[in-house]
Amino acid sequence: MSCASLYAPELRARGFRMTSQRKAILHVLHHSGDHLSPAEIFERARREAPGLTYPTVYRTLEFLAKNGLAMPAHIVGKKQLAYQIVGESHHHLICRSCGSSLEVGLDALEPAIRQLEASSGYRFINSHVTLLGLCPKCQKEAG
Amino acid sequence: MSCASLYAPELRARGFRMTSQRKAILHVLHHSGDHLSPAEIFERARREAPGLTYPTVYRTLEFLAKNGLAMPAHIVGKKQLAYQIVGESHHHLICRSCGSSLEVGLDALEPAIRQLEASSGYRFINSHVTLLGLCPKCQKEAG
DNA sequence: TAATTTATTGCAAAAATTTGCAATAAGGAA
DNA sequence: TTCCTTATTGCAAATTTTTGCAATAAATTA
Repeated sequence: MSCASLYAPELRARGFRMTSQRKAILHVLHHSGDHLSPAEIFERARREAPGLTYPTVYRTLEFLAKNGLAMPAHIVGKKQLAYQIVGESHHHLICRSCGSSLEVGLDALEPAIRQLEASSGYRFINSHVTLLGLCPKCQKEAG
Repeated sequence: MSCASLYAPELRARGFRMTSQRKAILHVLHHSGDHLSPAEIFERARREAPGLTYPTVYRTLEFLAKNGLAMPAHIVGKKQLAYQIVGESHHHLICRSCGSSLEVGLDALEPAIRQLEASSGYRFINSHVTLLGLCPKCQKEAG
């Protein structure tokens, strides 16, 4: 039984279908856990779903994002938009000069989000935070 | 004197040049204050810099992002990456079903960022937060 | 001001992403 | 299981974004 079956009931309940292409893409995202570009996702998912095409990859990623199963992130310095499975919130601190990045915890955000759910009426809020700064090394080089 | 001259010294100090194209694009971003797509930026900036081309728009936006003058944001539901001048941090709460969005304050984040500057050694940290949820209307429709 | 250096631009072509539409296949009903 | 409905896919073409390179022009020096 594939890990994708974890997601199937949620999709079906909303009237969507679990296809071999979606299974393959979810499988790749789920097991990587990291940010992956559409090209990386295409290459890996194609092993399980041979006929897979690029339009399907792009459409599936947008679909997963709309349904809260994946999160898109524009990583400064990389050209392509990258996607990541939604699990725990991952927050990134990125150097805008050299592009090096650091995974950071922002537990401070959690209470604020709960409060926001209460005040805004929105629910199931996922957060994606990108922090841009200058890393110590690049501060020195910049003088 | 154009608003772009506000940014010129900072660029020159780092060995970059203030060109008519950059002036035009900064002017557009500065006065809009909002997220704009490359196409919108191209159209508006072209009025002031007639020879402006698309490659220049894309390169300039990436350049501004790398240098902390603009922030890119992938707005779910929109196809294109959008850019916004860096001023106060703007944070967005977006409905992943209908795409409607809300500007939210996250002052709660500020202390955490200051603390992060201290612990990580990174400096000049700008934040960009995207929160995805379901708006009240779409919660009803989803049952 | 004129000359020099090189960051930046425009052009043309390449690559990535999106779209329309007919064909396919998932999931429910018979 | 077989049939039916329609969400989803693949294909081909359109559009958007990126890249290489020669030409241009910003800023510094003489």
